[in-house]
Amino acid sequence: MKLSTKTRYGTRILIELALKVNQGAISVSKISSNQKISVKYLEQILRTLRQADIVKSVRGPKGGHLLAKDPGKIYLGQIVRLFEGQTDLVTCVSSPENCAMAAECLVRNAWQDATSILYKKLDNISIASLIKNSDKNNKVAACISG
Amino acid sequence: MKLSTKTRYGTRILIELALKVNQGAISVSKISSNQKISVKYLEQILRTLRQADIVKSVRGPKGGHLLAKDPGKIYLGQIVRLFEGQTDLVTCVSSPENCAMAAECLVRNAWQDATSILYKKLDNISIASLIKNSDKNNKVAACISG
DNA sequence: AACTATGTATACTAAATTAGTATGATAATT
DNA sequence: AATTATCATACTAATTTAGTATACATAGTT
Repeated sequence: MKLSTKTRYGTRILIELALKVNQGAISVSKISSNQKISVKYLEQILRTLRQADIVKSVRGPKGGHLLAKDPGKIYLGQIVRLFEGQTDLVTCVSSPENCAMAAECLVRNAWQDATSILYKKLDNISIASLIKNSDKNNKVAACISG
Repeated sequence: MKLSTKTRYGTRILIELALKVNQGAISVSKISSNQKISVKYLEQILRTLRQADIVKSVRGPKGGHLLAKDPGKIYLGQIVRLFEGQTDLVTCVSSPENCAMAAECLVRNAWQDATSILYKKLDNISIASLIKNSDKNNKVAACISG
């Protein structure tokens, strides 16, 4: 029940890109040193984000990554689904023949309800709103810099 | 983001015990064959449930396990917390010195909000309510029998 | 055209977690 | 005392997550 590093790193990356939205493409190596994430691992995460059209990339010298959409339209729900994969929980509901124990399915229905409430909340929190909150609390400068 | 087998098995066990609440102690071997869970693994799960005072046990011949409390007062939230351990998510909020990146903490605050919504829901679903729903839908008999 | 700084893709390895097994004890009933 | 059950700990196996390595593609610069 805890978030994977990919989800957490992915979110941090998006926050960094959102803060630097008017600085053009940000290189992987810069993000790597700012976020203390290895270049190669970062590339994997960025690829996932790019394939989901959350981020776009520019190749060659002076290349890098930038947001593909308004940070007000990127929601934690999307990021979590992207990296955690919600499908596992659904299979039992959509295809009950996999479920030897109907009693367990009942619990899964309940779990499903709870999950949808969780995602409803996450789908309401945008990257932009996180940044706005950080402005209020003076929390950004010390961390994402460079 | 998916539930461990211990959480799922634990819930199934509690449902079985709730359904047989007037049949005295149910032996591990019976639960094992009904639920298709190995005796030894089951014992671990039952020990956790017993230490949390959700279940009580009777030793010796004719011994077994029974609910230690009203199935209407056993909630999924408690079971999930017991087996998943929610603490990991909280440490960063309660002790910010562990958190090198304040930006991530911001996200964790948001995650925390979402988590509390999830548990609020789970804390509202009792074992008794699951059984009531199963009665309505004729879902029990085929699965938890014997 | 060659060079170099960048991103892209896949395959592999290591660490951590989860799931399950094995062994041996303890307690209570008959 | 024998039997039938739970209790506790240690170990092993499988899976997942996290991270590394290698090779390649692209675009700008000289």
